[in-house]
Formats: sequence, structure tokens, C-alpha cells
Amino acid sequence: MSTPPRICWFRQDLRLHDNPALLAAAESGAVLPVFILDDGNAGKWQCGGAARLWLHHSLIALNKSLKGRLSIHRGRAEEIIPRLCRDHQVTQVFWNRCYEPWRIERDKKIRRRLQEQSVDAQSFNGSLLWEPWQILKKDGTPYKIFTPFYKSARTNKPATPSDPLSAPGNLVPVRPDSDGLTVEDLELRPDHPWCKKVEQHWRIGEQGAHLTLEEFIEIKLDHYGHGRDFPAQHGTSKLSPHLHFGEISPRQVWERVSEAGFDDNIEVFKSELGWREFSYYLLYHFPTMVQENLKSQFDRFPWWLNEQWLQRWQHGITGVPFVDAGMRELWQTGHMHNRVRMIVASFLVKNLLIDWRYGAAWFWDCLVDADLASNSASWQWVAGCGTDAAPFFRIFNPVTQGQKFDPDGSYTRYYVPELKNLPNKYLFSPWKAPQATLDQAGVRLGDTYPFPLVDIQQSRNKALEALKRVSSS
DNA sequence: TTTTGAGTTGTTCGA
DNA sequence: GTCGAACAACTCAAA
Repeated sequence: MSTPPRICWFRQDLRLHDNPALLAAAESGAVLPVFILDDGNAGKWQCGGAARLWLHHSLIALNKSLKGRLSIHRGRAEEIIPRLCRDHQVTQVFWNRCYEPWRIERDKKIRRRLQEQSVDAQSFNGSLLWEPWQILKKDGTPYKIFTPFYKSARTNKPATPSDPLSAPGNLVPVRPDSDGLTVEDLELRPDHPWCKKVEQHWRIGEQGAHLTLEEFIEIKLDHYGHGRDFPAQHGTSKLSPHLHFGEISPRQVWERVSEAGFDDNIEVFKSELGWREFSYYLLYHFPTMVQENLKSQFDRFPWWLNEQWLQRWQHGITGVPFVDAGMRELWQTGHMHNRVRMIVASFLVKNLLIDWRYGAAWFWDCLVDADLASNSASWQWVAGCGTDAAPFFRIFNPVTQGQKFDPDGSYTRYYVPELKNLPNKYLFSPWKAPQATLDQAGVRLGDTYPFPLVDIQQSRNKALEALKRVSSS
């Protein structure tokens, strides 16, 4: 090897196409592609269980695209990257930017160390449509409300995001034979039957991401605005885990749906990409939001942690069928339909009065698309402590929501089969069913299916009282 | 500085 | 069954 390779450090961008760091690295000569599992720096925010399973397969796919040359490591990146540079006489390192507070800190440290050993480090935008620092109010401070943020992003800046890049045409990945670990060595996939169950729902990797996008555009996009609300219809894009790991970029998604035309459905879908951007934007400007209430009045909120209630929520045995269906979907697939996420979250926070952080932690471990920005921002939104959160009186009624958005009950019956013989009228509130109806459906409350943990009306009123006290001070 | 209108996704009650 | 109004008060963004 005459000239030393350049390092392309893969992080949340496990793809070859529209990868600006990779393209720059491949511009002249060989590339040493690197991945590091850096649990030490991530600490509490290391990749959760379900996401690790995803990562396992995504790395296998990426490694394959790189002809098996991905150099895989585990440990502290601020030690590994400089060491690789020394070992292989590397003088240039390329990566795409990440926005989690711990990653920003770490990357700064690495940049300094590389500078000390005269290695040039360059970073790029590979995972956002707009950089968080590009979009500010006239007074130079960041937006806190989605609508003006999104409007500003789409009008003041380049109205459409920049075009995606192609994959490098001349990619020569190199990896010294003895270097690094295998994907299996990272032990991301536990030996557990749960894995097989989750895996069958997904096509993981860059190719799978594009298949998923094309299918979405083909089949679901033209009624997305309405269809996305009905969990039994599978009307959402299911792109979130692909986007989280960067198997596909938001620029690529934006461009493809733009090519599909212009109508309300496409605009609604684009605004969902906008919400993803806004979550990253908030995380960048308000990094404490992963742990702290964005509205500090909520520091006084009388959360009440009932461990048993929390566990029953986690395992989908709250006795409220629509909530249980969602929690079981999460457990079985590593995913939950967006509308149902709002409902189970609202139930935890506003009916059980359990702190949103416990809910966020459970989602973090169970979701294949667990994303620090989206997870934190969305939980704060539901709990009402986010900057532009829902009005305090907006509390989802899990019975009404079930009747409205799972009208034939097929989603709920699928995940809560012990109620499958109940008529629609009582499917979402079995506690109201006459005894004869329960008997006929083979349901024995308190035995085959639990009584509800709380009374929906009473717990709602309790939350309203608490919220009233928090906001008037 | 002051003012004005608006703020993802709801529910309930009463006409 | 359908429809509109009420549900707090506050903060944000822009004029």
C-alpha cells in the first residue's frame, strides 16, 4: 500500500449512498471504513436492547456492501480513532455529524487529539435536512414552536434540502487482515427467541430501507394523511429505524417523495420529516431535554411512581385493551404505531400519573427506532412539559381513541387475543360489558383479562387538577 | 415596547 | 347522531 488510506468513521450513517463523509474519503485512494461500539461514552444512552438487534443486522449489511472490509471495534472512540491513525499512517479522518450531547462532547475531544497528532478531521451533514444552527429567529435565538420553525426552514433557507449524493464510484475499502472484531464479537444480538420474532417484521440495511421507501410511496403515500391514523392499516412509512441508523438519509426520502408529486398527503408526510428535524433541533439547542422538563414548572408536578402499575403498563396488562395492544405490539415487533404511541404515553402520564422519564426509558430499550432526539421530544410533548406541548386539557381517552381509530377492532384483537370474541361495542371497555356478553366471549375479568388499573374519568380529572396546580403559580 | 394571533394528533357537554 | 363551544393560562413569534 503506497499511500495511506483515509478513515471513514461510520456512526449513524450505515449506508453508501448520499454519504458525504464516505464520498469525500473515497475521493482519492483507499478508504479504511471504521465502526466503533462506544458504550462507555454513551453511558445511560447506549443503544437499547431492540436497537442493538437492529444495529447487529445493519452492520452485517454495511460490511457486506464494503466487501467485508469494515473495521469493527468496541471501546472509547477517542482512543481507538487516534490509535488507528497511528497504526496505519492515516492523516485524514472523515465522519458525518451526530447531535446527541454525549457524541458532540466526544467528537470535540477526538478532534483535539487528532489535531495534536497532525491528523485532519472533517465532518459533514449526513443526517439532517437543515443544520440546527442554520435556522434561528431574527433575534438569533432558536425557535421553540414547531410551526414557525418548519415554516422558516422551508422558506428562508434553501426551500428544499440539497440533493442527495450518489455512492462513490471508485470505492476501495481496505482493512488490514488482523484489524478489529467481527459483528458477532460485539454481541449485539442476544441468544433469545424474542430476536427471531422481531426480525421477521423488518428488512434491515440500506437495501431494505430503499425497498421500504419505494413500497411506501407506491402503496401508502397517496392516502397517508388519513391512513396513518389507523394502526391496523399499516399506513405509516416504517422508515424511522432506517433513518435512525442512517441506512437512508432524510434528503433521499425528501427527494423521492417530492418526485411523487405535490398534494396534501405528501405535505403531511414531509412535515413528519420536519418533526424529526425539529426534535434534533431542540436536542442541539436544549441538550438537557433528555432528562429535564423543558418547562420547569413541571419540576413541581406530583408524579406518583407505582412500580406495579409501571410494570403492568410495560407488559401490556393494564386492563385497557387499546393501551395493552400497543404495549404488546412494541414488545413483539420492536415498534409501535405512531398514534398508539401517543395513547399509551398519555395513559402512563395522565392516567397513571407516572413520570414521563420512566416511559421514555422503556421505549428506549424496546424500540428498534429508539432515537434520543425523537424519544425525548415526543415524551415531553405528550407529558405537556415540552416547549410547544399539547394544551393541558388534551388527554387522550383510550376507549374513544380505540373506537375511532381501530373501528373494526382488528388491531386490538390481534394483540389482545383473549378479547377477540368480544363485540366491538365492548372491545375497548370490557369492564362495561354485561356479564352475559363476557361469558359468551369467554372473558372472565380479573382472570383471563385484568380489570382496568384506573377509572378513565377519575384519573383524567386527577391529572387535570394536578396540571392546573402546576401551571398556576 | 406593545400588541396580536397562534400553538400536531382531544374530550365533553349541551343544544 | 351531529355540531359547536368551552376547556387555563401562558409563552412564543412576528409585526
